[in-house]
Amino acid sequence: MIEKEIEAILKKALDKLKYHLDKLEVVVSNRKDLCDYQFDGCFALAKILHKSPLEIGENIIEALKEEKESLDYFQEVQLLAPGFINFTLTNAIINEKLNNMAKDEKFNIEMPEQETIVIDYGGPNIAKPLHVGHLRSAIVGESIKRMLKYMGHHVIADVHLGDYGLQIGEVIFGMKEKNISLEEVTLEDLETIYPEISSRCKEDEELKEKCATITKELQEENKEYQKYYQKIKELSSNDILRIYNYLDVHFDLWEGESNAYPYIPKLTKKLEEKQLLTESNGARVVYVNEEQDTKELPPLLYQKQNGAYLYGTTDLATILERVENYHPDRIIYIADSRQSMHFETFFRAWKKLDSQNPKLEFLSFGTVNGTDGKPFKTRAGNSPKLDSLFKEVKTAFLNSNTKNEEMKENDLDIIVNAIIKFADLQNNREKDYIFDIAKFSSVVGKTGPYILYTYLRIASILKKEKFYLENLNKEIYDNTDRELRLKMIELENTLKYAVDTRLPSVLANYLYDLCVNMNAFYEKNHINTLENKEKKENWLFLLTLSNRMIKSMLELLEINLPERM
RNA sequence: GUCUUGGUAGCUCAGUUGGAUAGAGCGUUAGCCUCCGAAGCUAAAGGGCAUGAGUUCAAGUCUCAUUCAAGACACCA
Repeated sequence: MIEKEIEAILKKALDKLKYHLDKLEVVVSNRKDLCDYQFDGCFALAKILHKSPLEIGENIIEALKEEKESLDYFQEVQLLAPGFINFTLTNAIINEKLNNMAKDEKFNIEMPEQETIVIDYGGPNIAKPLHVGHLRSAIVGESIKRMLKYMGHHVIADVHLGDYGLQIGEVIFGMKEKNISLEEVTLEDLETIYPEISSRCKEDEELKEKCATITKELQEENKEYQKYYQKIKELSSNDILRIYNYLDVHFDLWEGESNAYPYIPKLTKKLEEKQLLTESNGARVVYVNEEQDTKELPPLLYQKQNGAYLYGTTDLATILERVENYHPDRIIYIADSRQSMHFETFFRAWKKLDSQNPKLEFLSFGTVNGTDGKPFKTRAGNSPKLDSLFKEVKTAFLNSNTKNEEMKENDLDIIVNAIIKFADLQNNREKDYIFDIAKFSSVVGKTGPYILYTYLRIASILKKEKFYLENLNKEIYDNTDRELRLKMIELENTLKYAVDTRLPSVLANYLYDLCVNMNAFYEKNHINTLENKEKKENWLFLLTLSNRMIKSMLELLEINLPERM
């Protein structure tokens, strides 16, 4: 990484001066008009050494001149008040970076130490249709999964269905009440039964109790209820699978709460051995408060008064199952930020059982709100189903240009995906955001189609022209060219940051910036009419590489490329 | 009530862990197709980052208070 290399040179200079900094950091310049990379450490040194930052800066610049790599790396090193050291790179070093990137399938990015990671996202409940609230977990999770895989980790994705909780008891009750047989039941039945019974349960304690008993008996493997359960699960998961396929979201495991049940006895035994289970109001709980706590954290509810288990229990038991089957170093959960307290409690409960392994990580995402700032709802009061979202986006895209009607169905679906995903992924994962269908249907500006369009128009140049260059020469030909090349060498740092922070938005925004640079270059320079063969070949080399980058990074954002648009 | 987030241009959002002149898109205004794909490009107007205090050489970024908004707070997930 270029930053690390500059830091190494700087370190040598500082060592000679006997200057020491705990955090020696060179970063991309925020004043591109002044330099390419900057070093702000003079201020920190000034404090330690009780000298002025400018004096220190001058010393550093003098010392840098004596480092022989300086000539290779820096076209200019400048000290600017009040104490910034500004580096402008030589064309040679920029091009060397790009040559190295071009030679490697993964752009010469340094890979971290490999871990085995289980990533748990999606998390739909069976018997409820997928609505817009399920979009983020799927899209964000898939992207994080792909980034981790790209960085060489062994990643196992689990959809982790909510398939053994109270909602199943409610649906079974509803089916029986309405005399809907197992042979005849349809997906539509499930989708109407659940909301009805669920809302009736909120009013009617007795009914709720009945459903809770069914749930408990199901968990105890009541034969009849098991049959219902199997049927509900089959119908529902097929539909969930269909939608995830449309989104190009894929899981290695289709497990759920139900898979954790065989591990509950073992879990109970472990908890009992450590004396972590406590009786409280007829239920069994695990207290998770710690000494240094300033706030009260409710205990993890392990087993209800009626004997049924809850999601805290299955979440713990699932860890046992995963440890046994996959030996993960780390488990990553991706869920709505409203569940953060649940995760805190159950992480603590796990810590009390086994303080070290695997590492548990909760990644929250914000709620999807409507234009009124409240959770997204249709007029009927429900969250809109994902199917209707896809349809709406597709219609909007078709209406945006009459030529679009001639597009292949497959390309249309790719574009619908690009629109939705890029609109979602460019937002910071942790914040709530406003879902505006107008924005999600837009095809101009900072959108998925912009990225696809950039790729395709460059690709159409590359199709017409050939080049035989193995390496870029030492030239950079103009401003748009230089800015593009500098943006390209930022890839490694950006991707690393995106992965470390688990923020696909970092990557999405970088990709957009890269495309802006490519478009500026494209408008200014007309490659096909170029007489200068050397220049032409260098530029074709450059564009081939940048298009490869777009393609790879789009894959990490789970966006595919259409043949044409 | 306690706790957790968040408040950045008219709207929707970035802002790499404290640095030099706060960035985009949409919308508005003015330009650019006899030239590789105008779903594009160029330029202009438009915030001083909810408010107030503090820490620091340096604060949108850290601390505290106030305010507004959303959310969570044991037998749903």
